[in-house]
Amino acid sequence: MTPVAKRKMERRKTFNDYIAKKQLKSTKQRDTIFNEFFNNYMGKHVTVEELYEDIKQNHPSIGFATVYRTLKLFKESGIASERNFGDGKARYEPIRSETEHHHHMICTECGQIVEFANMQIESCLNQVAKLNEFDVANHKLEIYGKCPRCSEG
Amino acid sequence: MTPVAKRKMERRKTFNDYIAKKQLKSTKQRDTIFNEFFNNYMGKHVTVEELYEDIKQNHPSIGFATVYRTLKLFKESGIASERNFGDGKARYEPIRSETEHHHHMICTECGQIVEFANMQIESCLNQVAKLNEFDVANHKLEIYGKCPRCSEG
DNA sequence: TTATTCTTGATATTAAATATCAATATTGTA
DNA sequence: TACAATATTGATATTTAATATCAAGAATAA
Repeated sequence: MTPVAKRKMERRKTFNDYIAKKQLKSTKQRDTIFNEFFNNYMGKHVTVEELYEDIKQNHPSIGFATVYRTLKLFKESGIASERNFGDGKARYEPIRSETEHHHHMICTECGQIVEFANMQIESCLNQVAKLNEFDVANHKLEIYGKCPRCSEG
Repeated sequence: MTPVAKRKMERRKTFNDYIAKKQLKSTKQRDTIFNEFFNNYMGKHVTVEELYEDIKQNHPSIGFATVYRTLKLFKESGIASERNFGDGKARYEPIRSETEHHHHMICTECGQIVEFANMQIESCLNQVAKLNEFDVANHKLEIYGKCPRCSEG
């Protein structure tokens, strides 16, 4: 099995567990949305609207509200994270691993997004939280600026 | 002069310079909003609505749209920063110093916000940006979790 | 199969952000 | 000071994303 496939399977299990724990039901729509999201949007940052438009191609009967609610469910269950890059639209991203946190550099000119991870930042963060006796659930770090191409001019 | 008053004066100069550079006009409304914002909201995170309601007390003729536009102007001119803590409302905060960046820990239970600054994180950030040849304009870091009081239960 | 409970899709509602526009204020210049 | 040019204001309308509503339909457990 490829690493990607394995990852997807792990997320599937997490999601199924969540469904079971919360006494929710598993449905065809949720399956479809899960597959679309994890097959095509790993490492991407998709809006509800975008995912809905995409899914509509092959599954015209799935409604916007279902996509919206399902992405929220993905987030609640811990298999997706919600991002907000300042354009007023929530974006969702499949979570790659339980432990690895990564962050984003966003070009304010062209919108390009570069991901990065940095162990040292993570450990500083946790130290700060510990000092304040804060029980960390998650965190986000965003750097706004100009990418190499846009800062040339 | 108190440090607070000095800070306010510096921001005023920055704002006036911006106004001049962009060929905008200085108005009584902008003065009023500037004073209210810098006198009463240093270290706070105020929404447009909140600031508008506050200002209305003593200046009932100032409209919501003006407060909204003026806060945007403060942000553009670099004397205020916009924050978004996930409740769907933009919040504005007077900038304390040109150089010091601080960040936020937000309690997801009670909404309490703890500010912190960390030199090491700043330097890591700049290093990462440098590696990617990113020209940093600003950045934000938010930690979500439970404050000591809320994590007791 | 049935009863229960959850989900779905269409649509309506809400709320924040932003656009519009006529009336008014500010600014530079004579 | 008066004038012309330009920006601002306040009220209101519009847009848009997020969310609520609800009847009909689907999943689940007994």
